Amino acid sequence: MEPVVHTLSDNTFHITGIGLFDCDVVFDCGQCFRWYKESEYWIGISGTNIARVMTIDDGIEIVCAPDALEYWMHYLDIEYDYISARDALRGDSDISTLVDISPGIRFLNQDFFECLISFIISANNNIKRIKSIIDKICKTYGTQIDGMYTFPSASILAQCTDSDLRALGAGYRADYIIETARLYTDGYDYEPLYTRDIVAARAELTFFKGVGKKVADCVLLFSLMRKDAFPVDTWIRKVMHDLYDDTTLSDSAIGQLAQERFGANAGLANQYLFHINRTNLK
DNA sequence: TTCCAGGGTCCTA
DNA sequence: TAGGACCATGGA
Repeated sequence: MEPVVHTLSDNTFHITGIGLFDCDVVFDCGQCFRWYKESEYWIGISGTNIARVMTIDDGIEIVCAPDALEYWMHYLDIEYDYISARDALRGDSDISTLVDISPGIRFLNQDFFECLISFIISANNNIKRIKSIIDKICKTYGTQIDGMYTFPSASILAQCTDSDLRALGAGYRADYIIETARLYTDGYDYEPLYTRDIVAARAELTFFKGVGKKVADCVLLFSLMRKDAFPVDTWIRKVMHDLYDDTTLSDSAIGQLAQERFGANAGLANQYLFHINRTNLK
């Protein structure tokens, strides 16, 4: 089934034929930190584009500038066949029930640099506080557009001092943000990461300061469409230890087991395990 | 007061 | 290569 775009007005579109897109889950499951809900719409900004998104039958309603629709189609990962991916996961006895509990989980293709910095901030942190720190950084160093703030450019963050970012709550991650921004502005090209072997892609990202295997996998999964990535955080570690009845499994071993078991759908399996357990929906 | 959070770095054995 | 101390901060 192919996505179908219905134009309702000059800035309102319905996209159908994509199965369930559960906005309440997609925008609040820990993959992004800057979307908020107002009435029935979720509102977000990426680059200089602003969109309002709402779940409808078999798809979404999106309100945005008409020339930004293609941008948002990519950002919202409309072209990916989640219906087939979910069907594949239903063949796994431990995941099948989770798919039915929350079938509308999907991924976003976020801006690479924003995603990279956001997950550096996520290290040993909680989602509420991550959102707070990113919000302060955007309000301090971003540009205001229609009441919202852009994510600051790498060149702006590269000029910050350690104390600048510590004052916004970044703590010891301030230096990681600055060093990563400086390296990025030197001319980093992330395009090869779309197709590179997952192990090599992960290793390359860990070259950035403050980026380990877990953060690298988050960036690959949440901004570069790498659905074979499997981030291992504290929640996933607990779930996998429980699943395999082995609390001695290392993070590397967990990642290896996930790759072998879920393959190209490892990321989606990861998100089901993370979301269902974190929100205690079992 | 202690533990914990979508962990990473650095040092040591 | 593996394990452990340390790192900021605020909510539970």
